[in-house]
Amino acid sequence: MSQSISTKPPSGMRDFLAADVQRRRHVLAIVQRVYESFGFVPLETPTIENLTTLLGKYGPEGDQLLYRLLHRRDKLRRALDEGLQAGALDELGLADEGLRYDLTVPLARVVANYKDLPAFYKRYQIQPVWRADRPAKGRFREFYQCDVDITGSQSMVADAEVAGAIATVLEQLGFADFRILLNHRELLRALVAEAGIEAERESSALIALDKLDKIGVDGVRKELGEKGIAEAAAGALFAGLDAMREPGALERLAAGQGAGANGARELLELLAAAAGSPAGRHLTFDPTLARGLSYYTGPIFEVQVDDLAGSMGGGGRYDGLIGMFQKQPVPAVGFSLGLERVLLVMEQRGMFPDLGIGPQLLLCRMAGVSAADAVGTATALRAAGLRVELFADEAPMKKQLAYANTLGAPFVGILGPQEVEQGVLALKDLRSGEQVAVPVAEVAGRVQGA
RNA sequence: GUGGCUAUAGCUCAGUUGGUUAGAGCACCAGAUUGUGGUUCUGGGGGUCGCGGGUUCAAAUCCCGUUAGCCACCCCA
Repeated sequence: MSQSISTKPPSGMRDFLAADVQRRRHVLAIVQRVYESFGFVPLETPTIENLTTLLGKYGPEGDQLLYRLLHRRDKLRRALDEGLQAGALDELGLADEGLRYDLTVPLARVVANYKDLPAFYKRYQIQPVWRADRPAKGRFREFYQCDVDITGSQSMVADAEVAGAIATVLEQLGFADFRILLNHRELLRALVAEAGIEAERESSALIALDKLDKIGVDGVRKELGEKGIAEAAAGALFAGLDAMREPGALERLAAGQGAGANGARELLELLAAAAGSPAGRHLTFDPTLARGLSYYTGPIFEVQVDDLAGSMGGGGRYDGLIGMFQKQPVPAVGFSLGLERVLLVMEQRGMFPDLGIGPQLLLCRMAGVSAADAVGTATALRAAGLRVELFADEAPMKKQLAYANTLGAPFVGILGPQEVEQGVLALKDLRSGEQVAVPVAEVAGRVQGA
């Protein structure tokens, strides 16, 4: 009976055992330290948000992937009864809450809700988010995002700062080879419009364009055709793209009066500001970069490394999002790092330093030693700064030592009647096998010095 | 959402053209004289071969279905 219950976590979600947790904490500690060094302050928001907060912010694809929470008890029964009578059940009748899909929309809600926040609110947020997606390598249904955002500023310095924070984190983690791809929503819009593509086909054209480096010109051409975009328009799109790739293209565009002039000027400002930060050497203008989330309005970013199919992070400017929660629009820009993507690449590349886990010393108790003496010795060793595990059961010495091996503890301290009497501990180095009697007060120094 | 692959012990897998009580390594437990591990030796527990149906004298093995997982796309962090 009980055997038929699956003991695996739900699809796309994971348990983290000690070694996993240590690696995650190692990365998170660096992320947090760097974010705080940039002056960002922490924020945590609820796991659950109202569906009215979440819906309509991410585009149709995003709405699809939202986890919804079904009404409970009476509310559900009433909704079903009424729905069946009316002949239709609409979505908000069944659910009015959902799991957080990202950290940006909750931030926008918070900014609109607390009017006394600083004019330039720089917050960081490290929390899990949920997407009802099909899991794959590096893609989970529950995953952590590490966001930094600045609200209230239209300056490209803000954009450069969030990119700088991300670049600093990655460099401090040991990455040297990442690229921060950069583009601008207005440039994309101008590109598509000038190619003569209808406004309603804009997003599908951009999605096709985004795949250029993967499926090539012919592949994109084919996909554009399938989306109902005329061959002439596709040709014009590629021509515009080629022009954008030429050296000095951004400068020429910025100098002109065309549709993309403002976007080009902003990118140049951003690049100029970032020249003073670690982001400078990683930022790469990529006119094909599109990004799916619909709330972006200005510069957009994506972090790439060669050995990861997806991105390690992404972000951009979203000057319209907070205005969806209040009358007054507030400009904002942010960047998000995907913790598990970072971990995946670090694991593949063996980038983790030796992260000490578990006890440094296993205290073994022999027959004839009181529990109080054993606990007291462990307490003294801990007070001296050691990580100490006390073998709880009464067991033969060989069993206790074998257990120390499975723990990976470098030392055991053996406490027998003799040792108690003399106020010492038989300290054994498990790697060398050497064993010496050491006064309890000196054990910590010995172990830490080893 | 599309395509492909896999499913046998806690883990990694073997199982020959269908043929008797389904195996190995690792892990776990117990012993090899009573304060001492890692190596070695011996023994032990643990599987209705993902689930359901079919073919057959006989199915882990062949067929169909189903579920789960993995990989590549799509999309994303």
